[in-house]
Amino acid sequence: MRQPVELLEKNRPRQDRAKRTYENILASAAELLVEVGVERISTNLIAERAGITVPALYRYFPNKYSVLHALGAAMMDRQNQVFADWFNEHASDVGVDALFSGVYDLLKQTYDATLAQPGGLEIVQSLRAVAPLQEVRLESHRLVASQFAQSIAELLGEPVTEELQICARVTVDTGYAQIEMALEDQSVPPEAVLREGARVIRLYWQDILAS
Amino acid sequence: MRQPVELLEKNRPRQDRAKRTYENILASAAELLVEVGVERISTNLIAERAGITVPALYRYFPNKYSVLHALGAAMMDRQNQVFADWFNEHASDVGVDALFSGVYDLLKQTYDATLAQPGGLEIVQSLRAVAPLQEVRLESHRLVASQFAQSIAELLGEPVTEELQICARVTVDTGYAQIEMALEDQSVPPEAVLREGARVIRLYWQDILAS
DNA sequence: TGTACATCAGTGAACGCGCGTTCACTGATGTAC
DNA sequence: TGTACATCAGTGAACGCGCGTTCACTGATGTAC
Repeated sequence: MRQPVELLEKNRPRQDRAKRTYENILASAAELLVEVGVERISTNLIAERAGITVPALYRYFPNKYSVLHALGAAMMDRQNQVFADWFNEHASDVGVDALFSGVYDLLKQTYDATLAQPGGLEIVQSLRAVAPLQEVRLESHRLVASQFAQSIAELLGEPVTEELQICARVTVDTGYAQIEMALEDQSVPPEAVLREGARVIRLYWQDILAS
Repeated sequence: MRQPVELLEKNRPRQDRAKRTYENILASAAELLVEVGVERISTNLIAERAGITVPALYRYFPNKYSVLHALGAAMMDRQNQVFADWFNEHASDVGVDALFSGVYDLLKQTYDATLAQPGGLEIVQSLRAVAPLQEVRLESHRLVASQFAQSIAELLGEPVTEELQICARVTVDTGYAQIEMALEDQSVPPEAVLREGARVIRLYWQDILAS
C-alpha cells in the first residue's frame, strides 16, 4: 500500500546565503500552496519561484513532502507557542474561571497567527489531506490537549484522568474548527465565529467543573 | 491565478452497462483516494482500477476534479440526508429540549454514514484541501446550518435572526469537527468523542435558549 | 419475429508536457598558516 | 595580510515516466418497421 516517505531534511543550511535560500524555498512553497494547491505543487514549481535550480532544492529536502512537512511543522509550532504564551499569561490569575474567560483571546490569537503566515490555512489543510503529513497535525493537537489537561488538573489539585484528557482533546479540536471556519468561510464574520466558539468552550468547562 | 475548473459531468450514462461503468469509476476513485491520496490520484490510475480505458472515463467526466466532485457531492448529500432524517424524527417530539437530547444520535449516524462510504474521510478531506471543490463542503454545511436555524426558529415561534444563523453555523462545524476527529485520530475512542461533542452542543443550546 | 439503422459505450494509439531525481561540474565562502 | 586549501552552495544537462487529453475507430445495445 502506502510506503513510508522520508520527511526529514537533508543538509542544514550553514552559510548565510544558504539560510536565505532555505527560507526562500519555504516562502515560495507557501505561495504556491495558495496559488495552485497541494495537488499541483511540485519541486520544479517551487525551485522556479524561489529563483534557484531544482538540484539546489534537493540539497536541503529529499522530496516535496519534506518541504510541506517543514512548512507544516513550523505552522504547528507557532500555534503551539500561541497556546503556551496564552496559558502562561492566564494561569497566573486567580483560578480556573479566569482562565476560561480568556478563551476568546486564545482563539483570536491563534487565528491571527494562522492569518499572519502566508498560506497558513492552506498549510493546515494540506496537513489534513496528505497522508504522510497527518501525524504532524494530530501530534500537535494531542500535545496541546495534554498540556491543557495537565494544567487544569494542577489548578484543581486533581489527577489527570482519561476522561479529562478526552474533554481537553474535544476542546482543542472544537477550537481549531472555529478558527478554520473563520478562515475559510467568507460568508460568515470571523469575530462572531470566534466569539461563539469561545462561548461554546466556556460553557462546556463550566459544566465539567461543576460536576 | 487559479482558473476555473469544469466540474460538471459530461454524458450521463444511459444504458445499464454504462451505469455500472460510471459507478465503477466512482468506487475506484474512492479506493485510490485511500491508497495513494489526493495528490497522487490520476485519471490513468482510476481508469486502470476500474478496468476500463482512459477515454471511457472521459466520456463521463471532463477531468479528474470532476470525478472528485461527484464523489464529494454524493458524500455531502448523504450527510445532509442523515440530518434531514434525524430532524424529521426528533422534531415531531414535544419540543426543543427533546431535539437536543438526540444530538448524540445525529453525530453517531453521521459518523456511521461517513464510515460506511469507502474512503469517506478521505473524500471529506479532499473537499477541504482542493480549492475548486471547497464550495461543495461549505455549501453543504451552510445548508444544514440554515435548515437547523430555521427549524429552531419555527419551534420557538421566533424569527431567524443573523445571530441564530451564526450559532447554527458554529454548531454544525463543531459537530463535524468531532466526527472527523473520531475518524482520523486513532488514539482516542470514537464514541467518547461523539458523546462529549454532543454534550458540548447540548450545553451551548441550553444557554442560547435560556437567554 | 427479423433485420436495418441509429445511437450509445468503450478501445487503441498517440501527443506533448511537466514530473521527480541524479550526475558531474563550477563557483562562493570560510579558515589555517 | 596574503594565499592555498577545504568545505559549502548552487548549476546545467539529462533520464525515464506517468500525466491529461484527443483522435478516429470498433463493438454493443436499443428501436422502427
